[in-house]
Amino acid sequence: MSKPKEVTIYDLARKLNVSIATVSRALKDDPVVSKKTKKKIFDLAEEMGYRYNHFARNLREQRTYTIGVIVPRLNSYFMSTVIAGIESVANNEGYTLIISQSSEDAGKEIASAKTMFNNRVDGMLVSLAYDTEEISHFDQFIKKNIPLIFFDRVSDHPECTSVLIDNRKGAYEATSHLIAQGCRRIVHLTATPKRNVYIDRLAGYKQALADHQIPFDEKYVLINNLSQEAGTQAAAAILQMNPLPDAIFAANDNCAVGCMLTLKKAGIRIPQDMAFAGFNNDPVSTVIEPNLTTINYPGYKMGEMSAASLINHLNGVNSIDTTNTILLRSELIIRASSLKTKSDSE
Amino acid sequence: MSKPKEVTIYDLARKLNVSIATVSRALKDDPVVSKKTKKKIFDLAEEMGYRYNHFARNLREQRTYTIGVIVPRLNSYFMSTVIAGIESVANNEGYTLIISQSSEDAGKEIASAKTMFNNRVDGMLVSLAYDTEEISHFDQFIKKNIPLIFFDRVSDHPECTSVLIDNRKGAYEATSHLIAQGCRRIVHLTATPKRNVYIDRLAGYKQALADHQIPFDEKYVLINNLSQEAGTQAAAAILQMNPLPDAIFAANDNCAVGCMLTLKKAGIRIPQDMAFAGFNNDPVSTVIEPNLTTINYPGYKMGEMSAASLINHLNGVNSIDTTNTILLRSELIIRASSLKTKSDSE
DNA sequence: TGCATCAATGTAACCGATTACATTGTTTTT
DNA sequence: AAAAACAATGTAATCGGTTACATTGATGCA
Repeated sequence: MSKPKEVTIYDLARKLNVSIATVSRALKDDPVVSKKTKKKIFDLAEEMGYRYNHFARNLREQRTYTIGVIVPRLNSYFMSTVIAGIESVANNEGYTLIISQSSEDAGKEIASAKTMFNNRVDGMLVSLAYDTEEISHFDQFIKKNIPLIFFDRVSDHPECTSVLIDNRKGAYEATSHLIAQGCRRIVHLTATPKRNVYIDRLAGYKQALADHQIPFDEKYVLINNLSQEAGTQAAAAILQMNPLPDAIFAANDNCAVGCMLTLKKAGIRIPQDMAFAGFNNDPVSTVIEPNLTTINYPGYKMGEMSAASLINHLNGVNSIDTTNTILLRSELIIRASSLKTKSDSE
Repeated sequence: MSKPKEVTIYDLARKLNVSIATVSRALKDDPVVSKKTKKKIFDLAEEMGYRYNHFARNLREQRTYTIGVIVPRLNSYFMSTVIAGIESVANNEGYTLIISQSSEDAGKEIASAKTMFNNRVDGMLVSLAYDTEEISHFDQFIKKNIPLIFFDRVSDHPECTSVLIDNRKGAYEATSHLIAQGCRRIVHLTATPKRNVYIDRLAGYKQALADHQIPFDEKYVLINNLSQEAGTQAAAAILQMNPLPDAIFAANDNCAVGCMLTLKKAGIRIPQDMAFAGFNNDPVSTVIEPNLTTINYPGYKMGEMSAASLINHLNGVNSIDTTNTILLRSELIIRASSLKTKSDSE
């Protein structure tokens, strides 16, 4: 009773006096089956409440129609937007997702990779954890020819496509903008330089300084985990500097916000005393006062692109091998937190 | 070459001169197999890189070990936290998730339900969209004895367990707190009264008014979609009121924040002119100035509880039928936005 | 009329597990 | 010593599709 038996192609075949092969072909709209037969079969399937059994197909085809997704965290605005993009494409194409979060921990990332491997995903979409040092845990996929695409937090692997933005350029623009506002002592808040996004943003920052004849000072680079809490702690360190910096460029908005709040409490006026820029265009950037200047980049689209190029590859439509990197556009959004010139702080 | 053949229990059995039945039993640690044989089998499986094939099992067992999850949106802090909780339990128990978002649209919710049904999920976890009027699209699950659990945005269905907080109590506490601060003209921002959460929060609001001999005024209830943008628009409406209200209680933090920002720009002092309370304890509530008083409730735990009770039911451990509602604890967090008495607005 | 061609359908092996039931060999009981 | 009980393992059917290859009957063409 708890298992009312399912209708199968055998049941349909029996009722219509045709073979299961014909039913199977009809259901996938194979042109070799006559229109008349197809219609009979479709109608009966509908009537009897037939449900396709993916497992039988997967078992036979040796595919799972499943994509593994590993992200650092689910509960960030950016990541959940990316996932929404992935989901829409995958759903449309009949793929199922297994989503897992590493919580920024290499160990969990390794464990997740193993789980996904054992679940026989057809392909992988990965954004790396903060502290992942090496990526040999993905070799098992490469060896089995399971395509792997990195997005946002990527790793330069010869076999893998990456979907990301030009982080260096974004950081360059943000820093240049701060310089254009008259800032010279610019602190950069970022995470450990293991991930491309932080390496590149740092490089963009340095490049902007160099191009404007501002000497780079190691002391102005503060490394933390970019949480809001870490921003608070960074603020304390910043207040110890002498002279005080005149701008802060944080590698994400959360950290910028934590830092700003604390500095404001300490009596620093923003942007007059210190200008601020972040990265990501998190919704919080329009809540903080003054609103935060930041780099906007398209999470939803990044998810769509990643999923689409993976699935194209799986379907053999479009060889991934030709495109090794997909760059999406990013843009500087200037808000009050960095506008020293006309300081209408809202 | 793109498909290096997989190792199966047949390969293991052949190499060790035992039957596949023994291998199958050994791999699931069946006590009927001798320790010695088990060890041989485990070792060889490891050595040959054997991977368990879920599809063969699922086909045979007529289960999918898959749980369907439908949420209104993925990119809210609360929901992604809930999903993280669901994911941790499901992962642990060997279940896979299919996650889909309705984008607050009943049509998409219906489509998702159909997809999940056709994917033969073993069970469902659902949080309803804003505009879902009736839930007959879930009848197909009930009919097939597929357990269905609602969380947060629930529906009172005799066959389904619900996991949620006492929204009425939360709203009652928030409103009572505002009253205790001396407020009498309290606006309530909420969504259409189709979802329990908004009905109950409104009821709690009314109850608090009644218990303090404050007449309820229909005009003070503003209905919108609770986005930040909607909060902005609500602020405009509020500014037209005469006399101005002296407090705002919003049914979520986002909307509260949008409203606060706009009112502040219009010169309203918070909390002196208007006190504020929200709902959810979204991270944004500690970014807005003054920090937002709100109701905190445990998203991660809600996810864990929902998943655990679904899986227990699937495993026959613990009949869901006995518990029809699981209530989680919520708490009022008082912050500067509502503290009129000692108005140290930070 | 006879043969090639083709459209439509059928046959049966296969994918890799699970498990009821059968079989074997060993130990215990009487 | 024979029977009963039991531990360990084996046999074979089953889950529901896919698809290479085979078959059937109709049509085209010389």
